[in-house]
Amino acid sequence: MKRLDVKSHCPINYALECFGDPWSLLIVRDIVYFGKKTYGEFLASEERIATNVLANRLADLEKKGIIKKCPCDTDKRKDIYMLTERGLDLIPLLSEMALWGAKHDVDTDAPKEWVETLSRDKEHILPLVRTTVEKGGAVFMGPNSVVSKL
Amino acid sequence: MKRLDVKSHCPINYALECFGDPWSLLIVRDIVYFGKKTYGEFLASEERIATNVLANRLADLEKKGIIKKCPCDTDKRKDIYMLTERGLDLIPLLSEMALWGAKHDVDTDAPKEWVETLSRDKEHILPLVRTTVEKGGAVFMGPNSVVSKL
DNA sequence: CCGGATCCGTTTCGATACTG
DNA sequence: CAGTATCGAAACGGATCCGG
Repeated sequence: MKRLDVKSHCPINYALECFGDPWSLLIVRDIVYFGKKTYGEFLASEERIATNVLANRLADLEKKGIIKKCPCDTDKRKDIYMLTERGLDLIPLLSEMALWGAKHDVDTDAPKEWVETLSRDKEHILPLVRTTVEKGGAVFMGPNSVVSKL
Repeated sequence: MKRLDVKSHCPINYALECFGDPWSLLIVRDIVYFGKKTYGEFLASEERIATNVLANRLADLEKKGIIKKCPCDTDKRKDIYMLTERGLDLIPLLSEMALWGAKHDVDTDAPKEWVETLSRDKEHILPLVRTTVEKGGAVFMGPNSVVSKL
């Protein structure tokens, strides 16, 4: 994206450069909200990302230092993708996207309780999300999901 | 973007649907941070958006209820684009993008003072940004800029 | 002049098929 | 299962033209 090679002093530009495409944030979403970790799991998302596009975006995100790829220790064929520190720092941004969507998407079916809790108590919830995701958990899915602890 | 026509219960999807392209958020950024208001001002951005692309995105954003177009009262030839309530509600999201970028973009030149103040005191700054933008001001530019009031 | 609309060459993107 | 190759579709950039 050479568009933003021009330097400008607006601080949001770097985020735009990283996420001004439809797919990159989708992968981060899958990790944070649904605990997905492997190529195959990302591929199974509802949005039907194409195989080459997924491979591209995973490589991009890794190159940008947002995710890291580690060999899976239980299954040698698989790779595990996890958020780096830089990726974990995106959680507040994802949360604001979620709150905005929950408020303005007319036919949202976001869990009301989650949205209300999040907007009321960010200081408490965001660190909880972060530690959960760090350990391989997710917001909505799994036995250690954030929503199950509310 | 039919990709997200599939309904899913993840609350960030709507924001992704609205802003998963390189240009839409750029226009909102120009309004919030630089106080731009007219077609010509948006066109003059560093990123050199093409005329047809800009016209498309302005129409899209208006259709989504994020901006509204009003005739300019001082110059009958021009139109003024302003954020709607829905658009103003994007300010927290933009702020998180800014904070993330300021932290992780290696060669950012974001105003350090602004970033620190924002991260320390969101509860105070975000409403200030909102009222400023509502009145036609901006974060960085103009006599009533937010940074001039810190 | 300002705000677009239209056309067109080029690039990028993405769906599918295929491979190690 | 994790990707690559191919190829058609879509988006983009740039120039130009037009109405007010």
